[in-house]
Formats: sequence, C-alpha cells, structure tokens
Amino acid sequence: MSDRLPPRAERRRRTEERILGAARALFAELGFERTTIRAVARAAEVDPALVMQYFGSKQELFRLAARVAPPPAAGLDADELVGHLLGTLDTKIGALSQGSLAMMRSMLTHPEAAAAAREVLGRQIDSLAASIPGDDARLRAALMTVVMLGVTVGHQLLELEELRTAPQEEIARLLRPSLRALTGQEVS
Amino acid sequence: MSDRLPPRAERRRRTEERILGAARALFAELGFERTTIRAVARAAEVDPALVMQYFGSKQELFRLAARVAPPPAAGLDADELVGHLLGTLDTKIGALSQGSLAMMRSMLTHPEAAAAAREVLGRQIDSLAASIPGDDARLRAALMTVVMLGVTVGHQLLELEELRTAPQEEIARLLRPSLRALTGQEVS
DNA sequence: GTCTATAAAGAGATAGAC
DNA sequence: GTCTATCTCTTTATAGAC
Repeated sequence: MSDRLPPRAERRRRTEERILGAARALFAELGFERTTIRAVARAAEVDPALVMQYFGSKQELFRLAARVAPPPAAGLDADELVGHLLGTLDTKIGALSQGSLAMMRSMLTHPEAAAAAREVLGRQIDSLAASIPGDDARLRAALMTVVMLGVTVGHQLLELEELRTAPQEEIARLLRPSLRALTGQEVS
Repeated sequence: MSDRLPPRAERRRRTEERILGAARALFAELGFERTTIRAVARAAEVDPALVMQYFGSKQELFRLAARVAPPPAAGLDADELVGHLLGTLDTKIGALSQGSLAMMRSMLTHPEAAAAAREVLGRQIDSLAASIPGDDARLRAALMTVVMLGVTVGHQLLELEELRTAPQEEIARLLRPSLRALTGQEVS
C-alpha cells in the first residue's frame, strides 16, 4: 500500500468506468439484445472475461449502464413547470445522458428496461401532478409526460429529419403553448 | 381441379393467414428479437419448418406481419385534422392494428422496423403539413405526429397506469387544445 | 407437401492456466 | 488479477426422409 494513488483500486475503478461508458454507448445505440459482451469489451479495450468478472452478467451490466438520474425536485407553478420540461429538451451537445438513452432504447422490448421506464415516468407524473390543480391532474401530468416522451423518441431515437434539423428553441417555442394547454391554465 | 373451393390453395391460404396472425401477436408483444419462429409455429399449431417453407426467413415473416395500413387521405382543415388524429386513439377494442403494434414495438431496436416507422411517420407528417399554413408547417406537423406517437407508446406499449385507466374520450378532451395549439390556429 | 434431424453460427457464462 | 480456451445453450436455416 503506497500512499500515492493506490494503483490497484484506482486502476480497477477506472477500468470499470471505461467498461460502463462503452456499455452505455452501445446499449443506447443498439439496445439490449443486439449489444454483446464481446462488443462492449472490444470498445472498452479489455478482455470479454473481465467484463463478466466485474459485472457478473449482461443483465447486471445493463442495470448499471441504464441507471438514470432522478428528476429534479418539484414545487413549481405551471409556468415554471413547462419551462423546466422544455429545458430538458437539451438537444444541444450531449443530448440526454447516455444512461437515459440506453434505458429508453430498450424500453419497448426488454422487460427490465420497461419496468425502469415506467418507474421513471411515474415519478415524473407524480412530480408534475403535484403542481397541477383539478381532479384530472394526474391524467394531465401523464399526457405532458408522454408528449415529452414522444418528442424525445422522435428526436433522439428515431432521428426524424424534421426534428433533427430544427433548432431546439424553435421546438420549444412551438411546444410551449401545447404543454401550457395541458396544464389547464388559460393562455396568459 | 374440382370446381368447389380447391382444398389445396384454400387450405394453404388459411394456414398462411393463421401463421401471420400468430406472428403479428407475438411480434407485437415481444418484439423482433425475443420472438422465435418456434413460438410462432407453436401458436399457429404448425411445424416450425412449415413457417420457414412458407415465408423463407424470420426477417421476411416480420416484414409481412408488421405491414401497416397507409394513413387515410388528407385535405382537411385544422379542426378536422385534430379530430381525425384524436379518432385514431382507438383505445376501444382492438386498439391499433396488430401490424402497427408489431412495427412500433420493434422500431427502437430493429433497423428494418425503424426504417418502416420513419416512413410511416414521414407520410403522416407530409399529410398533416399539407393542411397547416405557415413556414413552420412541417415542424408543427412533425410535433403533432410525435405527440400522438408518445401517447400511443405510453398507452399501448408501456401501458402507463394513468392512460390505461382513463376513458378514451377524456384523453381526447384534454389533448384537443394541445393539438390545436400546434396547428397554429387561435383557440376558437 | 409435411416433418425429422441436423447443420452452422453466435451468444453468455465458466474453469483453470499464467 | 487477467486472459485463454471451452462449455452449453439457443437460435435460424436446410437437407432429405416419408
């Protein structure tokens, strides 16, 4: 145990992180089924057996790679709400986190990804519903959530030409009144 | 060649149709990768080799099973447009055609399904854009399309609780102003 | 025409050498 | 600790018996 950076643990941590990064990228691009342990290992420049050694199974590797950050806190009014949702359209550089993309890519075909998606979307619905008045707040919140889901799927995963080439602000500008309508507020 | 229903051709046609039906159901539920020729054959009560004999490959079977009806013609005003879109929310009985569901289930993970989805959505965008005025008609049409996509994915494929339990008319009622806003019309 | 048997390929996972 | 080699399983697809 030298008291410089301990090469053992530190190197291991970095290798794990490199593998996870490669896994995120491949899962996000290809989905669970078409991504192989071998391909992840190749991309991370390690031996396939090492991936298994570190993560135990492909399933577990996916579980860690597709982990998604919890949505930011709630307690906003309707205007702030819409602004925040539109802000998540960070088409800009890194787009969505690779982890979220990995989860979304497989959410229609992989049971565990589907469960994760339902949970994340459910939390977003809870969060939005808390800021919307009325009996139908939950349904409105669910619709706002799937509207954003549709835009994200169309843009990031299907890469529809019309959305890919439009500036983010333009999309946000057109979407804002549409989301506002779902909050049940009158047009201000 | 008797001149009653020729048993040969007719029986073959029916068997093909039974296989296609089973394939649609399984592809719609599980997606391309997790659906096996064996499972399709079992569901259709035929021999796996027969499926291959009739359709040549799993790819070709999917191509036929995931064929989707072309969208109905255009030429409507904005109001009719929104009404028509909301009408396609046929949550009622058969939901969407099994073929469309099969295509959508795999659109994020199967290259051919993705291409088919882009084509179908592209045609819908064309159709909608023709009825919307303004320079940004195509972007507006694309947003309307992905909004409906998000609702359908959330409802039919992810089966989000809030959408599953809501009556179709309620969803349509809340969604209408939101879609209207995307057409660029003033609220009437 | 229909099915049995099998070929061929690719995957995840594991045991043991170094 | 890392990798070589392999095991085992499952799949699509095919060839040939009946």
